[in-house]
Amino acid sequence: MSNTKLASIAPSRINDDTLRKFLGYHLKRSFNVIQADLSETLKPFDLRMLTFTALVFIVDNPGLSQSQLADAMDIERPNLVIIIDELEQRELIVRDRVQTDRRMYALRATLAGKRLCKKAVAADKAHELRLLAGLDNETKANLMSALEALSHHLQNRTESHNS
Amino acid sequence: MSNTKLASIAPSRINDDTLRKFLGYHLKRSFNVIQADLSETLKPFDLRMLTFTALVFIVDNPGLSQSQLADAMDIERPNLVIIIDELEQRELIVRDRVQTDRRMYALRATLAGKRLCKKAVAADKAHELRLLAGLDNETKANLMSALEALSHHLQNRTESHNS
DNA sequence: TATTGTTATACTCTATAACTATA
DNA sequence: TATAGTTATAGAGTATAACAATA
Repeated sequence: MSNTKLASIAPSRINDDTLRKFLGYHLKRSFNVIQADLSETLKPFDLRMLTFTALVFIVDNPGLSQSQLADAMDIERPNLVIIIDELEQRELIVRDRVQTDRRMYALRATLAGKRLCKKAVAADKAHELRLLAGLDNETKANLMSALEALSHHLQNRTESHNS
Repeated sequence: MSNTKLASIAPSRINDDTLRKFLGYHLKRSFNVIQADLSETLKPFDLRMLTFTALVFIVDNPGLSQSQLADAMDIERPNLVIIIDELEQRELIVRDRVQTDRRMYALRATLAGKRLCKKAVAADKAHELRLLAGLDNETKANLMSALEALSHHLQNRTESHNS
C-alpha cells in the first residue's frame, strides 16, 4: 500500500460524495457483495441464486405454472426455461401436464427437491447472518424493513405500469 | 386476470414467505427495477450505469488511475478498459500519461464530460425521487441510511478479507 | 385471437489468465 | 519481481422476436 508517490498526482482517498446520495449506487454495491458470497454458499448444493429462488418458489407454491413463476421471479419466460430444465434434469422438480389446460405445466418439487431446498434455505440464512455480523440488531431490523418496503413499493409500481 | 380455472390447480396468489426473509431477495428485486429504470433515464445521455458511475468518479477525483477507479467501482481492471475507451472516444474524458510513473494514466474529465455529468446526475436524482414517490419521508430517510450502512459494512468486510 | 412454453439470438456485466511496458 | 493497463475469452443474467401447441 506504499502509494506515497501516487498521492502527489491522484487522490489518495477516493471521493464518492456525489454517488453516495444515490440509492442505486448503494444497492448495486451491496447486491454485488451478497450475490458473490451467496454463489459460494450455494455451490455445495449445485445451485445458483436463480435456481435456488425458483426451487423455493416451487416448494412453497406446488402446482404453479412457468408463467406464474417467471412473473414472481421478475424474469422473462424464455429465461426461466433453462432454469426449470436444470432443476428437472436433477430430479428436484417435475413438470406435470395440467389436464384442464394442456398448454401449461404444473411445477412440483420432488422429495429430493424439498430436502435440498430446506438445506439450502438454512445455509442461506446462516450466510446472511454471518455477512451482517457486526451490525447491531436495530440496524439489522431497520435494514430488513426498509428493504422490504422498497421492494414492495417498486413491485407495485411496475405492476400498475404494466396494466 | 381471469385465471378462475387456474385457481383450482395453482395458487392464485404466489407465496413468498420463505424468500421474504432474505435480504438478497429484496436487494435483487429492488436493484433490478432501479437498474432497468435507470437505463432508460440515462439513455438520452448515451450512458449506462457503469459509464455513468465511472464518469462521476472521474469528475469528482481528477487524476485518478484506472486501477483506483476499478477498485472504487468494485469491478475488475479488464472490465474497466472498454468503459474508459468509450468515454475517451466520446471525448468526455482524457487519458493523461503520468510523467513520474509512465505505466499509468491520470484520468480527467473534459469540459464536455463535466457538463454531461452534471446533467446526468440531475436526471438520475430526479429519476430516483420519481421512483420513490409515494413513500413517506421517514421511510425514505430510513431506507437511505440503512442502505448506506449496509454498503459500508459489506465494503469494509471485503476489504479486510482481501488484505 | 390470445396464451404457454420454447428456440434462437444478442447485449451487458462479470471473472480469469496471459500478455506488454514500465518500475 | 511487481504493478498498470491491455487483450482474449468464457460464463452468467437479461431482453426481444418468432414459433408450435393449445385454448
